[in-house]
Amino acid sequence: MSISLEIFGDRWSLLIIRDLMVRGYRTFKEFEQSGEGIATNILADRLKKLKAAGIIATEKSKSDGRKLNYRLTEKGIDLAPVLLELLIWGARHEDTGAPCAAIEKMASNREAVLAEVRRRWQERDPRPFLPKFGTSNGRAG
Amino acid sequence: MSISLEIFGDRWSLLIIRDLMVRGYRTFKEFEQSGEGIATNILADRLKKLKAAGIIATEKSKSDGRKLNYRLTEKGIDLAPVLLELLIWGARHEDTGAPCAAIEKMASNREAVLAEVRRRWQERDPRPFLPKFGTSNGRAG
DNA sequence: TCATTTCGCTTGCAATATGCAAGTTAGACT
DNA sequence: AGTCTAACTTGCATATTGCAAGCGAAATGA
Repeated sequence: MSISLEIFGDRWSLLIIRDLMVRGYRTFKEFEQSGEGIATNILADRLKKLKAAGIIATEKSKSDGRKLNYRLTEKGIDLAPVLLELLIWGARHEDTGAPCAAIEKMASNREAVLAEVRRRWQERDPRPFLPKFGTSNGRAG
Repeated sequence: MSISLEIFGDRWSLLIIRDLMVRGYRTFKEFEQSGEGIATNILADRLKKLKAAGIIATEKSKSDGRKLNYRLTEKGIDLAPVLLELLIWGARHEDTGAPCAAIEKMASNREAVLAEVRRRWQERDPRPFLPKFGTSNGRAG
């Protein structure tokens, strides 16, 4: 487990993975403007490290040559259970701004939720699975 | 979720929680000597922050007045599913040194494993639930 | 075509966090 | 009383982070 924490044992990596997984983010710009307030140099660094760890991969956008699309690998999407448990824990124990009832529903439908997340990943379904649960401080979800 | 990562979004906090949860660690000294190589000032800082976040609590040892026993709170033990999923992910995708067969067994017995972990916490069963899966670099498990 | 904008970064630098070694205090142990 | 041990704290060098600005290539607009 400590080797895992060397990969995403920081404040940003798991947020990037979550944004890829359930918010439908694809590009550098989207992460940058996600409201979490990550600095661009750190973002670039984390994307590089996640790629080196085989958790995400890149492909050039066909419609816009400037854009790089980031995407979770299989190894990356396999983090879905971790993220889901973290989401549930946060909703139960922290004031996340997320609607607890909705999260509890997910908690009692774990397998279905995970199956749906994976299905969307496989089919490249671009719709966000979760909204941003916006709070005033913009850090929930 | 990002508020959760402000609490344990670093390399050490989740390891401390894991050591409390499944390795039966109780004291400062035990964490310090766990082989992960955490510096004492950082350890003190993380214990303070985890306590402030309500994830761990302290009580003075009755047998030895110098010792402080650290213990997970209910909020802390509720992180068990997160840790379990992380353990499973690591065993599947990283070279952790943990015996994959044993971990896969846990993966298919999720609820029983979690119930047992919680039971031991409630009953203050001091036996470690997991061994240290020692590898040469001493960072697996 | 040529200026302007957008995208995905990189650079410089100040602030913060981390790691290492040594020191301190209170409570055992002999 | 003297030594030892547990749980920290302190000082300081190094590493990581955050902030603002800049940069090159590709797109967009006139």
